[in-house]
Amino acid sequence: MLTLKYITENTDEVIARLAKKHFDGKEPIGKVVELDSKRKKTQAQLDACLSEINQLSRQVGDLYKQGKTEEANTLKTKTAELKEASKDFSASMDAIETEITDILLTIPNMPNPSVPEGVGAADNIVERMGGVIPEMVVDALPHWELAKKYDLIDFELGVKISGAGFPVYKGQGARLQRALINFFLDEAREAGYTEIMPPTVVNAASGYGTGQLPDKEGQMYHCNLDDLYLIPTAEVPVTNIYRDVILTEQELPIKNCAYTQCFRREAGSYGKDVRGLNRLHEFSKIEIVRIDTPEHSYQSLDEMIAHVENLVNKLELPYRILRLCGGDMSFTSAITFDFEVFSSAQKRWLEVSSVSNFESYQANRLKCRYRVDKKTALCHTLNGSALALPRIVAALLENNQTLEGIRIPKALVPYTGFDMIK
RNA sequence: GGAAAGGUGGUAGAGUGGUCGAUUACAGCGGUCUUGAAAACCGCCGUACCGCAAGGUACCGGGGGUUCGAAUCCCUCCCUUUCCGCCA
Repeated sequence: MLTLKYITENTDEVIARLAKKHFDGKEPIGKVVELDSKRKKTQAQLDACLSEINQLSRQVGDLYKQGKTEEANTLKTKTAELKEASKDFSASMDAIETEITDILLTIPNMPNPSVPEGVGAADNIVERMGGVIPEMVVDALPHWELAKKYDLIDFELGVKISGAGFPVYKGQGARLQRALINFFLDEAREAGYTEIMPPTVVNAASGYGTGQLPDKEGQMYHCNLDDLYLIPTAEVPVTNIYRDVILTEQELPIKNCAYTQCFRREAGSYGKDVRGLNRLHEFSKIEIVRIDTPEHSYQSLDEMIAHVENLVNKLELPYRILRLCGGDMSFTSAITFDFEVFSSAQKRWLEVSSVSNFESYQANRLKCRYRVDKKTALCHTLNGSALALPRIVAALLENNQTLEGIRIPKALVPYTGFDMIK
């Protein structure tokens, strides 16, 4: 969430910038500013009250020590009404603070000035494109047909074991998964990321820390008995490492990567877009996460984009990078770049990565800070997929199909141990 | 699942009703000394809110209670550790 201080000190600017996200901030922000001044007044009264009680208590103690019991008893009665008053003040203080937090949670992050105007996917800007869209053989098959033809992925078997959206990878299909995971992790390590293997089940506090809760509660699988959530992305456990942590400037930027299975309920999204590997309930993803200073975070973002671009290049996939417009960005993001690869048989662009800078929005919830001089300041947090497997696999299968089989890109062959799927 | 112990500042670890936001040690930072380093010695060394400032307030796992006054007593919830059982 945005910080109270920034909102009260830059009220008009905040409202203006939020407009790009099509969020009308006038009312909630006006309310927050009003509540904040109320909060300050109330605290002053509360503090004065408590201060007096503390003083009286000290006097009572002294009097007892001196054996002046009667005087002490008289003083005691004085504190009774002060205590009543302090209870009232502290109750309204709690109420005000709760109200402020509740409103703050409904206010999205402000887009960076370089985010384009727009309402939806059609308004995103293509930053650049790369790779070559291949000539397709006649009767090119979509990946779900190829998966069946070469016995790589069994969707029906997944339905039997778990349900729709939980495919079973087999033989060369399974080995391709493992190869991609290792390839992505090795690339990340070479780029200076520390590999993390986090839990894939997290508590509610972690869900709140990165912002999945309370907003997207319905999108996560929840284990009722233990009140734990299956992670929708490694971002959750890996970023929460730094919840309630004060870092030193020398430790920044922190660069972590992690491979995990990701679990998403995807409630309400059915139809042709979910065919095959296009949208799953469980999938593999390698995530890169960075924690940085505000001064350096945009350079970090550029490096992350370059890292992902390098990956799709090495996989020889045709891709494009989109600068998301204000209307298409997530609630918590300040700026987002999506990577899409072209899946030549489906003739569709598939999103395979989303790289975002959250600036201090997420860090404020996490209370992830670093020390500057003698004070503390909020860090910037960033993350990006590098990469999510299913749609990469979809594009690899479709784009590289030949009459002899499916060709494996050179960079991947050392990992798969085969250069053709037959 | 059964039993026990315990949750205090970066870490270790004191503190059982009254200048305790908290002894001390280690780590860290600054300095003296040294050609440099080590050692020794001196100083600093939690977070947040309110306030122009002086200063005030809160926080010793969370919440509630007793009391003039609570890290310290009571209730409750959560968590961790150890032992036993089960098990990859």
